[in-house]
Amino acid sequence: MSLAYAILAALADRACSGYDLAKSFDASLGYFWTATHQQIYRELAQLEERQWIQGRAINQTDRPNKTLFHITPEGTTALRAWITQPSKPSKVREEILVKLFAGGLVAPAVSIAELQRLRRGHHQQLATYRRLEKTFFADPTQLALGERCQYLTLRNGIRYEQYWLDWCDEALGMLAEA
Amino acid sequence: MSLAYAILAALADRACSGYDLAKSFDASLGYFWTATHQQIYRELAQLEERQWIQGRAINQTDRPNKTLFHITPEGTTALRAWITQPSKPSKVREEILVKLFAGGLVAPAVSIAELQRLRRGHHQQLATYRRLEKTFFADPTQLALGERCQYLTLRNGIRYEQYWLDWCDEALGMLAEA
DNA sequence: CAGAGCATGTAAGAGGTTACATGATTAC
DNA sequence: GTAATCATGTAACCTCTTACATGCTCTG
Repeated sequence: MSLAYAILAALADRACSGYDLAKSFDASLGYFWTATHQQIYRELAQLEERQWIQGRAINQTDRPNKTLFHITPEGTTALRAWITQPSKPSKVREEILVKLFAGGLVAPAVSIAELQRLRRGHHQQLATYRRLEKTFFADPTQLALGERCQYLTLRNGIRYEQYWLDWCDEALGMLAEA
Repeated sequence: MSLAYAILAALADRACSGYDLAKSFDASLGYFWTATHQQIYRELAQLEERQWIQGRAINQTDRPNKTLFHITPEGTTALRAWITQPSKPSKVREEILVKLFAGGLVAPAVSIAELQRLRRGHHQQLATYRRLEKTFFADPTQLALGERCQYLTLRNGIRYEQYWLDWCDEALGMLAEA
């Protein structure tokens, strides 16, 4: 059900085709909610049936035609109602921590190599986020409410990557001793 | 498939009944991998069929009987092989960030109240982790490899809660201005 | 002319959630 | 006697992932 609202949140920002949404879920929104294009197209069909969104066919000559989806007033109302409800605490699912939990079964070098891989990934993602911050949010004090909220989601991403980097360093330090 | 390995990781630590595992997935392991008791019992049946674990019936007079599951040598081998494989990057799913992303649609007070609720939750969880750290890992330099790895998963939890707390404070500060 | 990007789907299967169900013992 | 804890399951449903499928245009 949350995917429906994630799509509504994206469409509240701007009208999108299914393809556009799939790209959004590979970037921006996708930094904290993932979805494949198959999920998206299925959900779009259901949302349109419920009249929370409306599709408009766009004919294009240079590219394949597409359907642009707009959020309807009913959709906006539903999205507002959802936002106002208290959220359930999110469920963490970290495969790497399950592996580390049983790390006593393998040579430390195995865990160390994995932590280094992990560190590289988070380092890269942090660089991406910092670039986005510089480009789109150079002066955070000047942002309107909506932009400010979106900026805060980016700030969350930055802190998230930093937390992983710091932990990787701590873990690598502690495993190096063994 | 990962749930199977999470269960193996728990059983590698000590033999458990389904009920014990369900409790583990509410604590320790559950801090980074969640599962309901229904998932656990289903998976246990499959793991036993594959001979990665073995159940032993324990008759009890004061309580209902139970089945204690032990990991088999084949199970340990499979777990080791899984740990050695590189992990896929984990997928973040943060409902609260989706809501904040569309936070421009509601009054700031709505987002602020939600962030305060969130802050309280993470504050509490951090306190729980700190208590565990004091109780079970008073002297981290003395830990054997296996314990050291488990300690690092707890350290991850502590840093995770701290990251959320810090971000909540930043977000609350930025929304207070609006 | 090959590959990347645009654009949209179907289908099968794996994994996860929620509700229903039972029945004993122990602690307040 | 009421609630909590121990202990284990079935069934239905929803969600998510993976694979397969098509066909056009633009760029190098």
